[in-house]
Amino acid sequence: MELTKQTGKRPLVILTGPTAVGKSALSIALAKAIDGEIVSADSMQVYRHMNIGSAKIRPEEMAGVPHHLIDVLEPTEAFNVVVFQEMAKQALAEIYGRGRIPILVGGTGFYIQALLYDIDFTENDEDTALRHSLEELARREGAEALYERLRAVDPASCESIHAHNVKRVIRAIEFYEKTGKRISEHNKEQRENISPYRAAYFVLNDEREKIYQNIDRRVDQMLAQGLVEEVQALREMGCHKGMVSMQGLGYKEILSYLEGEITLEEAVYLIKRDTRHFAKRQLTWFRREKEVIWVQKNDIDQSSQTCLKFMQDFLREKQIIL
RNA sequence: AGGGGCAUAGUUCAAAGGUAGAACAGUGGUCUCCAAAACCAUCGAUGUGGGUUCGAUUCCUACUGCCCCUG
Repeated sequence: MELTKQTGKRPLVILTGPTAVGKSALSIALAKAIDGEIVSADSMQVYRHMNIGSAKIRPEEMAGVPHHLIDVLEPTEAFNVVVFQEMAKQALAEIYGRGRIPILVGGTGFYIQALLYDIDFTENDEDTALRHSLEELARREGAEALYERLRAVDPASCESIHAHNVKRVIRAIEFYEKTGKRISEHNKEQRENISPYRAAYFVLNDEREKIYQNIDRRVDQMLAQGLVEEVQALREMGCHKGMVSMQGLGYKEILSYLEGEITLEEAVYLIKRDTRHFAKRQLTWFRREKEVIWVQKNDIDQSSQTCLKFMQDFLREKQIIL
């Protein structure tokens, strides 16, 4: 315990969990309790004008708790883990400067990992020309041909990447071409990173069935709140399917509807289904992360009070907060 | 009530007198710059009772349920 304090690591509280489990509400209570500021780890809430579909917390719900990385990009701008990492580090520096505690809240496990273990992505910039030419190769000659190309330079990567997963095969080839190093080796190194933070990684969870019910209900609410109109407005702003922002759940499907490709009923079905799949994948991710602290929601008692107390006790006991 | 039709996986559909395929859902997993993305794996069914037959889930029959038409 003393040791962690002496290492001089800074505190970082993480609150995540599958979509629609109730992270936002709990995060506000937690921030108030420990005098924290919230940093969003969410790949869609960074975008302005995307409020309903991204289930973004409304200003009045923030209850005076400062939020970072929400509404900071236009939907036309690209966002990815590297941008996230930079912006999040910046936000943390500011929060520490104020002597407060950052609480990372959001459902994008990959982003959380990137920040928590300070994973190094900076060895090369993305090279869109190279990516496009590799995509072209996959289209013309097939995924297998692309895969063979990877095998030639980095056979170890072929062990862990499936041939059909063109996106990641491309990234692995790209990494080698740009750096002369194998991504399999790079990843192996990065996996050994020790977090520079004195962190508590809370994962809020609930019964699967309840999460799914929440998702269905929330999607219906989004429609009632005007999701279609929101997407229509984005469309009029020039947003289209190719954009990262328009790959968000609820956005791509409504866009298809507005373009006459599917009915509204089909769009709603797809949003619900794909959001369920997403929640499931999130859980798979968190299960695999080491050192996570599961916070089980239990609706028999007044859940948020119980969860809050559990987290506070944990933070004090482990001296994350002093 | 009378006539007709249909009963196959959670759902929508295949197939066949010799032990049933798929899609979607569900479940598990991968993930180190598109991650709300991309990808992999897997569970699971012939409504019930008789009969014909070497053998039926398939043919016959009764029952049950659902749908359509008539009244």
